[in-house]
Amino acid sequence: MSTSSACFSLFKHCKTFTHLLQVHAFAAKTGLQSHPLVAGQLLLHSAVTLSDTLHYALRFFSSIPSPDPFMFNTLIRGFSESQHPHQSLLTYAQMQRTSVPPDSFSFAFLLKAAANSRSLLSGAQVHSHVVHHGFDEHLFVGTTLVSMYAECGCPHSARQVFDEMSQPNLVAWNAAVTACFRSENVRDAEELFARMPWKNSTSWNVMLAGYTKAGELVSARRLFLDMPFKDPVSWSTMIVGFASNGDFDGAFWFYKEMLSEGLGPNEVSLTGMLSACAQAGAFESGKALHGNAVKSGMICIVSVANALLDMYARCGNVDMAHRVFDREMTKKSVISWTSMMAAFAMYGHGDEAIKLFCEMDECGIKPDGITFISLLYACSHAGLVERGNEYFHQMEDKYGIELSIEHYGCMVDLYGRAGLLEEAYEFVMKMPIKPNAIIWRTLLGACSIHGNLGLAEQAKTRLAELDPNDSGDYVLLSNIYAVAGKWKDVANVRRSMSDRRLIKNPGWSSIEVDKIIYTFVASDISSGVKQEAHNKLSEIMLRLRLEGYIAAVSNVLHDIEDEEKHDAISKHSEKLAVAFGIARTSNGSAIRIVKNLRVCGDCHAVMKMISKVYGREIVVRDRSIFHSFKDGSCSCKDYW
DNA sequence: CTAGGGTTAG
Repeated sequence: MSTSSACFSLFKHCKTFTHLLQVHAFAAKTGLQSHPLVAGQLLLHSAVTLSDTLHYALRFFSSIPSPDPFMFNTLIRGFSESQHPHQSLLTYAQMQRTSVPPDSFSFAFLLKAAANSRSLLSGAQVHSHVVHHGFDEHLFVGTTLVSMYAECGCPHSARQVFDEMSQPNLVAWNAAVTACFRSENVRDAEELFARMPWKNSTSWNVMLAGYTKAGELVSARRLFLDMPFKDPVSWSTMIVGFASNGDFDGAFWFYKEMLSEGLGPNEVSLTGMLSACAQAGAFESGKALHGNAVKSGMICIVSVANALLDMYARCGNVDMAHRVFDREMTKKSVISWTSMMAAFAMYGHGDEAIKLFCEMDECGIKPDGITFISLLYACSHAGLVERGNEYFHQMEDKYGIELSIEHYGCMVDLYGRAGLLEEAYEFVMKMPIKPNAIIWRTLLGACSIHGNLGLAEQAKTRLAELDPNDSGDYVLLSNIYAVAGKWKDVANVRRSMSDRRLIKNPGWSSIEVDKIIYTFVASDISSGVKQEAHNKLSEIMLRLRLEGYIAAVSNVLHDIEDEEKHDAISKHSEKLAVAFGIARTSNGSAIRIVKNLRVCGDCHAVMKMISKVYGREIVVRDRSIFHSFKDGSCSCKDYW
């Protein structure tokens, strides 16, 4: 074996940057680093295989007197997968200046760079170079062109490139189908799928993934059942697809079905199931999956451990989430740190979240935009206005992270929640991006917490222009009027709601008992289980009234008679779920509930009383935070 | 020595 091929295989086994440095040092000492093959491998590993070592590749590249096409391609590829895909084009420009001829690989990577930066302009530019260099008939390049145009939001060009391909193979057909789904053109995807000259299981999986991403679960299930051969990806796609659409029962069904077919979970289906449990608040089922992950060794996979952490956090067990973070993660990614921060934030432990952020900083982990959303959210829920303000300004100055509309939204929430409504409004007026509906909705929410009618009306005016059909906004506004006792205005809001045929987003609450999830909707007594919950609730409310409870009647939508108001709020889904939990679980055990909307003020008061009168800890996850009710008070300190 | 289509956490 020659020394250069020995060096070659040494690179192949490089797993860490330190290892790479050692091999590089060896290559330098023996003079092999000037060998094109060796230099190429060094570049490949630093620019592509290892992460966060692109700077090293770049420095080495600039020391090479005349790089060959492989080296240029590798650098273009490295940039295309980096945070700055645009740099690929600059490398290509350098390639042209030094008269190194581009090949099909160069164009494939350049198109990938355009796709990753969602830049139609550079994509089209590269396309013209593809044609100029005569690669437009190349199968790989053509397929990448189809994907690029789809990613860049140009479905017509994607389709045109595909239609002009003289001999599209299976991969090209699959790419064309995916392109249709990307532009939400489900019918075209179906038409292409029907016309495909051959199909293997990947083609079916493309359809399954497309259907689930379009929310067409019925079509996905039907096609899945019709599939001649289901591979592990097919099962994972169904589980993840149903879980991400909030259909937990569906995800569980496919999971059980998969197991009964003799197929074990892989890391993707396991992650999907953990996410289903997280959303549903299925603590017991999630814990069982934890055991599974440990036994199979999949706990070592970062994505699995992250999903596990998130599951515990969303199932109301921040301590277990922290345990996973501290003891079970050999590797931590930005997502691990961010998830843990988000977990602390959800429980109102703003200080813990901030402490974690500082620790992360010291470990040299670079936060990204989503890390800051969690951090600002933590400050907001802990009422740390100054701290949040500081971090907001550091984002660009210190960390070089681009501010997005979500970050501005966090700031509006930060000010608004703290009752600084004027500051919040001023902030909105001064922000450099045009405020969207979510910004105004956040402000409206703050007005609802602090009872500011004038500003609420202004926010509603903006919302009427930006997103007039969100039923939640009408409900918020009518509640603000109701609190102020302005029943005429409540009636007006209600009328405009019905004129637009808007229906109040139905609130539901779920509770897990013996690994079964029971979901309750207000005023629904269609099943025996629900009747049971209603009966228990009546009994509880009677006892609470004896203890001095008076309903907060302003928390209902309209100006109905007082007695009816009592009736409407007494049947809120979270109350039914708690009643069911008290009926079905043993004395003294904690009751965990998930609610899709925010907890209303009356339910909040009732939960506090139940926790005291019945001696139960009640953990309620609403759409944004956790409430832990214990002995008559709540962890949110009535700040939510 | 490199590439195109399907499933993965915040």
